[in-house]
Amino acid sequence: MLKKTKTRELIKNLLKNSSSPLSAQDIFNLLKDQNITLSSIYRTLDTFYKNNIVSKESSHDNTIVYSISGDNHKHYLECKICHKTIDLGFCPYHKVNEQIFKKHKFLVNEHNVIIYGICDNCNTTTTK
Amino acid sequence: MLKKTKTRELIKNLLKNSSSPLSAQDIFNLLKDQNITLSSIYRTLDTFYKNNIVSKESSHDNTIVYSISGDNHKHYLECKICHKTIDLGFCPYHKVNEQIFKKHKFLVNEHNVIIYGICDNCNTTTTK
DNA sequence: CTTGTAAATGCGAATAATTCGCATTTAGGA
DNA sequence: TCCTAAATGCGAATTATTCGCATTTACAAG
Repeated sequence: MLKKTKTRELIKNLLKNSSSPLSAQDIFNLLKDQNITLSSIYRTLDTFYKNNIVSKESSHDNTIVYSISGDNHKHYLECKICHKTIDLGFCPYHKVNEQIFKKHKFLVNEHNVIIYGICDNCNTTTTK
Repeated sequence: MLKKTKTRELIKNLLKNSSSPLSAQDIFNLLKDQNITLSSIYRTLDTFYKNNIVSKESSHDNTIVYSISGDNHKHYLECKICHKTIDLGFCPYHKVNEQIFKKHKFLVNEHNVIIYGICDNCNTTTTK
Protein backbone atom coordinates (compact mmCIF):
# COMPACT_ATOMS: atom_id res chain seq x y z
CA MET A 1 0.00 0.00 0.00
CA LEU A 2 1.07 3.55 -0.71
CA LYS A 3 1.71 5.97 2.13
CA LYS A 4 0.09 9.35 1.90
CA THR A 5 2.77 12.00 2.25
CA LYS A 6 3.00 15.70 1.66
CA THR A 7 5.45 15.23 -1.22
CA ARG A 8 3.22 12.76 -2.96
CA GLU A 9 0.08 14.81 -2.56
CA LEU A 10 1.76 17.92 -3.89
CA ILE A 11 3.17 16.17 -6.93
CA LYS A 12 -0.07 14.40 -7.70
CA ASN A 13 -2.02 17.63 -7.53
CA LEU A 14 0.44 19.39 -9.77
CA LEU A 15 0.12 16.70 -12.37
CA LYS A 16 -3.64 16.60 -12.09
CA ASN A 17 -3.93 20.32 -12.70
CA SER A 18 -1.21 20.69 -15.28
CA SER A 19 -2.22 21.35 -18.85
CA SER A 20 0.87 19.57 -20.11
CA PRO A 21 3.22 16.77 -19.08
CA LEU A 22 5.89 17.79 -16.57
CA SER A 23 9.49 16.75 -16.07
CA ALA A 24 11.05 16.10 -12.66
CA GLN A 25 12.81 19.43 -12.99
CA ASP A 26 9.56 21.22 -13.85
CA ILE A 27 8.00 19.84 -10.70
CA PHE A 28 11.04 20.80 -8.67
CA ASN A 29 10.78 24.38 -9.92
CA LEU A 30 7.08 24.56 -9.19
CA LEU A 31 7.64 23.28 -5.67
CA LYS A 32 10.85 25.09 -4.85
CA ASP A 33 9.35 26.84 -1.81
CA GLN A 34 8.35 23.48 -0.34
CA ASN A 35 11.75 22.08 0.50
CA ILE A 36 11.46 18.97 -1.58
CA THR A 37 14.53 17.41 -3.15
CA LEU A 38 14.92 16.46 -6.74
CA SER A 39 15.75 12.93 -5.70
CA SER A 40 12.49 12.64 -3.81
CA ILE A 41 10.66 13.83 -6.87
CA TYR A 42 12.35 11.21 -8.97
CA ARG A 43 11.51 8.55 -6.43
CA THR A 44 7.93 9.68 -6.16
CA LEU A 45 7.46 9.69 -9.91
CA ASP A 46 8.97 6.26 -10.11
CA THR A 47 6.61 4.99 -7.45
CA PHE A 48 3.65 6.59 -9.20
CA TYR A 49 4.71 5.06 -12.46
CA LYS A 50 4.98 1.59 -11.00
CA ASN A 51 1.55 2.01 -9.44
CA ASN A 52 0.01 3.22 -12.70
CA ILE A 53 -0.79 6.63 -11.32
CA VAL A 54 1.26 8.40 -13.94
CA SER A 55 2.57 7.63 -17.38
CA LYS A 56 5.85 8.80 -18.79
CA GLU A 57 7.31 9.53 -22.17
CA SER A 58 10.20 11.26 -23.85
CA SER A 59 9.67 14.94 -24.61
CA HIS A 60 11.00 16.52 -27.78
CA ASP A 61 14.18 17.64 -25.99
CA ASN A 62 14.86 14.15 -24.63
CA THR A 63 13.89 14.65 -21.05
CA ILE A 64 11.26 12.42 -19.58
CA VAL A 65 7.90 13.94 -18.76
CA TYR A 66 5.06 12.61 -16.67
CA SER A 67 1.28 12.87 -16.90
CA ILE A 68 -1.49 11.72 -14.67
CA SER A 69 -3.24 8.54 -15.79
CA GLY A 70 -6.86 7.66 -15.25
CA ASP A 71 -10.22 8.53 -16.68
CA ASN A 72 -9.81 12.17 -17.49
CA HIS A 73 -6.29 12.12 -18.83
CA LYS A 74 -5.59 14.24 -21.88
CA HIS A 75 -3.78 13.87 -25.16
CA TYR A 76 -1.91 16.42 -27.19
CA LEU A 77 -0.72 16.62 -30.74
CA GLU A 78 2.73 18.16 -30.82
CA CYS A 79 4.35 19.34 -34.01
CA LYS A 80 7.90 18.14 -34.36
CA ILE A 81 8.86 21.27 -36.24
CA CYS A 82 7.25 24.22 -34.47
CA HIS A 83 6.39 22.43 -31.19
CA LYS A 84 2.95 23.93 -31.05
CA THR A 85 0.48 21.64 -29.35
CA ILE A 86 -3.18 20.90 -29.97
CA ASP A 87 -5.31 19.53 -27.18
CA LEU A 88 -7.00 16.49 -28.64
CA GLY A 89 -9.72 16.64 -26.02
CA PHE A 90 -10.27 12.92 -25.86
CA CYS A 91 -8.37 9.67 -25.70
CA PRO A 92 -8.12 8.13 -29.15
CA TYR A 93 -6.80 4.86 -27.81
CA HIS A 94 -9.65 3.46 -25.76
CA LYS A 95 -10.88 1.15 -28.46
CA VAL A 96 -7.42 -0.01 -29.39
CA ASN A 97 -6.68 -0.79 -25.77
CA GLU A 98 -9.88 -2.78 -25.45
CA GLN A 99 -9.01 -4.81 -28.51
CA ILE A 100 -5.56 -5.49 -27.17
CA PHE A 101 -7.03 -6.63 -23.89
CA LYS A 102 -9.49 -8.96 -25.58
CA LYS A 103 -6.86 -10.51 -27.74
CA HIS A 104 -3.87 -10.69 -25.40
CA LYS A 105 -5.33 -10.24 -21.92
CA PHE A 106 -2.84 -7.41 -21.71
CA LEU A 107 -3.96 -4.39 -19.75
CA VAL A 108 -2.61 -1.26 -21.42
CA ASN A 109 -1.86 1.60 -19.06
CA GLU A 110 -2.89 4.86 -20.60
CA HIS A 111 0.07 6.81 -21.80
CA ASN A 112 1.60 8.27 -24.93
CA VAL A 113 0.05 11.56 -24.03
CA ILE A 114 2.08 13.47 -26.59
CA ILE A 115 1.41 12.43 -30.14
CA TYR A 116 4.18 13.71 -32.39
CA GLY A 117 3.80 14.63 -36.00
CA ILE A 118 3.68 17.53 -38.42
CA CYS A 119 1.02 20.18 -38.11
CA ASP A 120 -0.92 21.56 -41.03
CA ASN A 121 0.92 24.84 -41.05
CA CYS A 122 4.44 23.39 -41.03
CA ASN A 123 3.44 20.81 -43.58
CA THR A 124 2.17 23.24 -46.17
CA THR A 125 5.09 25.57 -45.50
CA THR A 126 7.87 23.03 -45.80
CA THR A 127 6.56 21.10 -48.77
CA LYS A 128 5.86 24.18 -50.83
CA MET B 1 18.68 16.57 -48.57
CA LEU B 2 20.31 13.84 -46.52
CA LYS B 3 23.81 12.70 -47.30
CA LYS B 4 24.41 8.99 -47.59
CA THR B 5 27.22 8.02 -45.25
CA LYS B 6 28.62 4.81 -43.87
CA THR B 7 27.53 5.70 -40.32
CA ARG B 8 23.98 6.39 -41.40
CA GLU B 9 23.64 3.29 -43.49
CA LEU B 10 24.94 1.09 -40.69
CA ILE B 11 22.59 2.58 -38.13
CA LYS B 12 19.60 2.43 -40.43
CA ASN B 13 20.24 -1.21 -41.21
CA LEU B 14 20.62 -2.09 -37.55
CA LEU B 15 17.31 -0.49 -36.76
CA LYS B 16 15.61 -2.10 -39.73
CA ASN B 17 16.71 -5.53 -38.70
CA SER B 18 16.34 -5.20 -34.96
CA SER B 19 13.52 -7.00 -33.26
CA SER B 20 13.33 -4.32 -30.59
CA PRO B 21 13.98 -0.63 -30.18
CA LEU B 22 17.62 0.30 -29.61
CA SER B 23 19.32 2.96 -27.51
CA ALA B 24 22.29 4.99 -28.70
CA GLN B 25 24.47 2.88 -26.42
CA ASP B 26 23.02 -0.35 -27.85
CA ILE B 27 23.93 0.81 -31.32
CA PHE B 28 27.39 1.83 -30.17
CA ASN B 29 27.96 -1.63 -28.74
CA LEU B 30 26.74 -3.33 -31.88
CA LEU B 31 29.02 -1.20 -34.03
CA LYS B 32 32.06 -1.10 -31.79
CA ASP B 33 34.33 -2.61 -34.42
CA GLN B 34 33.37 0.12 -36.87
CA ASN B 35 35.05 3.10 -35.24
CA ILE B 36 31.95 5.17 -34.83
CA THR B 37 31.61 7.60 -31.93
CA LEU B 38 28.72 7.77 -29.56
CA SER B 39 28.28 11.43 -30.41
CA SER B 40 27.92 10.58 -34.09
CA ILE B 41 25.31 8.04 -33.20
CA TYR B 42 23.38 10.60 -31.20
CA ARG B 43 23.62 13.07 -34.04
CA THR B 44 22.56 10.52 -36.60
CA LEU B 45 19.57 9.44 -34.54
CA ASP B 46 18.60 13.04 -34.09
CA THR B 47 18.80 13.64 -37.82
CA PHE B 48 16.78 10.52 -38.51
CA TYR B 49 14.21 11.60 -35.99
CA LYS B 50 13.82 15.03 -37.52
CA ASN B 51 13.43 13.43 -40.92
CA ASN B 52 10.83 10.97 -39.70
CA ILE B 53 13.00 7.97 -40.40
CA VAL B 54 12.91 6.80 -36.81
CA SER B 55 10.69 7.30 -33.81
CA LYS B 56 11.85 7.50 -30.23
CA GLU B 57 10.43 6.82 -26.83
CA SER B 58 11.44 6.27 -23.25
CA SER B 59 12.31 2.70 -22.32
CA HIS B 60 11.40 1.23 -18.96
CA ASP B 61 14.80 2.15 -17.52
CA ASN B 62 14.53 5.76 -18.67
CA THR B 63 16.90 5.69 -21.58
CA ILE B 64 15.63 6.72 -24.96
CA VAL B 65 15.24 4.06 -27.59
CA TYR B 66 14.75 4.34 -31.32
CA SER B 67 12.81 2.32 -33.88
CA ILE B 68 12.53 2.52 -37.61
CA SER B 69 9.38 4.20 -38.89
CA GLY B 70 7.60 3.42 -42.10
CA ASP B 71 5.30 0.81 -43.49
CA ASN B 72 6.57 -2.29 -41.83
CA HIS B 73 7.29 -0.93 -38.40
CA LYS B 74 6.37 -3.09 -35.45
CA HIS B 75 4.69 -2.69 -32.11
CA TYR B 76 5.32 -4.48 -28.85
CA LEU B 77 3.39 -4.92 -25.66
CA GLU B 78 5.77 -4.68 -22.73
CA CYS B 79 4.79 -5.67 -19.23
CA LYS B 80 5.75 -3.08 -16.66
CA ILE B 81 6.30 -5.78 -14.07
CA CYS B 82 8.15 -8.64 -15.73
CA HIS B 83 9.29 -6.73 -18.86
CA LYS B 84 8.36 -9.57 -21.15
CA THR B 85 7.33 -8.35 -24.56
CA ILE B 86 4.72 -9.54 -27.01
CA ASP B 87 5.05 -8.70 -30.68
CA LEU B 88 1.72 -7.23 -31.68
CA GLY B 89 2.36 -8.01 -35.31
CA PHE B 90 0.47 -5.04 -36.66
CA CYS B 91 0.04 -1.31 -36.08
CA PRO B 92 -3.07 -0.67 -34.05
CA TYR B 93 -2.93 3.05 -34.67
CA HIS B 94 -3.49 3.40 -38.40
CA LYS B 95 -7.15 4.24 -38.07
CA VAL B 96 -6.63 6.61 -35.20
CA ASN B 97 -3.95 8.42 -37.15
CA GLU B 98 -6.22 8.74 -40.14
CA GLN B 99 -8.96 10.21 -38.01
CA ILE B 100 -6.56 12.68 -36.49
CA PHE B 101 -5.41 13.70 -39.92
CA LYS B 102 -8.95 14.21 -41.16
CA LYS B 103 -9.93 16.27 -38.18
CA HIS B 104 -6.79 18.32 -37.56
CA LYS B 105 -4.76 18.02 -40.76
CA PHE B 106 -2.07 16.78 -38.41
CA LEU B 107 0.19 14.10 -39.78
CA VAL B 108 1.07 11.66 -37.03
CA ASN B 109 4.49 10.09 -37.34
CA GLU B 110 4.38 6.48 -36.38
CA HIS B 111 5.84 5.93 -32.99
CA ASN B 112 4.94 4.63 -29.55
CA VAL B 113 6.36 1.32 -30.51
CA ILE B 114 6.38 0.01 -26.97
CA ILE B 115 2.95 -0.22 -25.42
CA TYR B 116 3.29 -0.53 -21.65
CA GLY B 117 0.88 -2.33 -19.41
CA ILE B 118 0.38 -5.42 -17.31
CA CYS B 119 0.51 -8.84 -18.88
CA ASP B 120 -1.99 -11.58 -18.12
CA ASN B 121 0.43 -13.56 -16.05
CA CYS B 122 1.56 -10.73 -13.78
CA ASN B 123 -1.99 -9.53 -13.46
CA THR B 124 -3.39 -12.81 -12.18
CA THR B 125 -0.37 -13.36 -9.97
CA THR B 126 -0.34 -9.96 -8.28
CA THR B 127 -4.08 -9.60 -7.74
CA LYS B 128 -4.44 -13.02 -6.18
C1' DC C 1 37.57 13.79 -63.37
C1' DT C 2 38.81 17.66 -60.34
C1' DT C 3 37.47 21.08 -57.03
C1' DG C 4 34.84 23.78 -53.58
C1' DT C 5 31.91 23.78 -49.82
C1' DA C 6 28.53 22.61 -46.64
C1' DA C 7 27.60 18.85 -44.00
C1' DA C 8 29.17 14.83 -41.25
C1' DT C 9 32.42 12.80 -38.13
C1' DG C 10 35.97 11.88 -34.36
C1' DC C 11 37.54 13.21 -30.18
C1' DG C 12 37.19 14.69 -25.72
C1' DA C 13 35.37 17.78 -22.54
C1' DA C 14 31.12 19.89 -20.61
C1' DT C 15 26.59 19.66 -19.19
C1' DA C 16 22.36 17.74 -17.75
C1' DA C 17 19.61 13.95 -16.15
C1' DT C 18 19.04 10.28 -13.12
C1' DT C 19 20.35 7.16 -9.40
C1' DC C 20 22.39 5.86 -5.08
C1' DG C 21 23.91 5.48 -0.05
C1' DC C 22 23.14 6.65 4.29
C1' DA C 23 21.34 9.16 8.26
C1' DT C 24 16.98 11.02 9.76
C1' DT C 25 12.08 11.51 9.80
C1' DT C 26 7.34 10.00 9.32
C1' DA C 27 2.87 7.35 8.30
C1' DG C 28 0.03 4.34 9.95
C1' DG C 29 -0.84 -0.38 11.93
C1' DA C 30 -0.47 -2.86 16.40
C1' DT D 1 1.55 5.70 22.30
C1' DC D 2 5.00 2.87 20.23
C1' DC D 3 7.38 0.33 16.49
C1' DT D 4 8.90 -0.44 12.09
C1' DA D 5 9.01 -0.27 7.29
C1' DA D 6 8.84 3.13 4.12
C1' DA D 7 9.77 7.92 2.66
C1' DT D 8 12.75 11.86 2.62
C1' DG D 9 16.86 15.15 2.61
C1' DC D 10 21.31 15.70 1.38
C1' DG D 11 25.09 15.34 -1.45
C1' DA D 12 27.95 12.54 -4.12
C1' DA D 13 28.30 9.23 -8.00
C1' DT D 14 26.95 7.66 -12.20
C1' DT D 15 24.99 7.77 -16.72
C1' DA D 16 23.02 9.94 -20.68
C1' DT D 17 23.27 13.52 -23.82
C1' DT D 18 25.20 17.64 -25.95
C1' DC D 19 28.77 20.70 -27.55
C1' DG D 20 33.06 22.87 -29.72
C1' DC D 21 36.43 22.44 -32.77
C1' DA D 22 39.60 20.31 -36.07
C1' DT D 23 39.40 17.05 -39.79
C1' DT D 24 37.23 14.39 -43.26
C1' DT D 25 33.77 13.38 -46.70
C1' DA D 26 29.62 13.44 -49.96
C1' DC D 27 28.19 15.35 -53.78
C1' DA D 28 27.11 19.12 -56.96
C1' DA D 29 29.09 22.27 -60.23
C1' DG D 30 32.28 23.04 -63.64
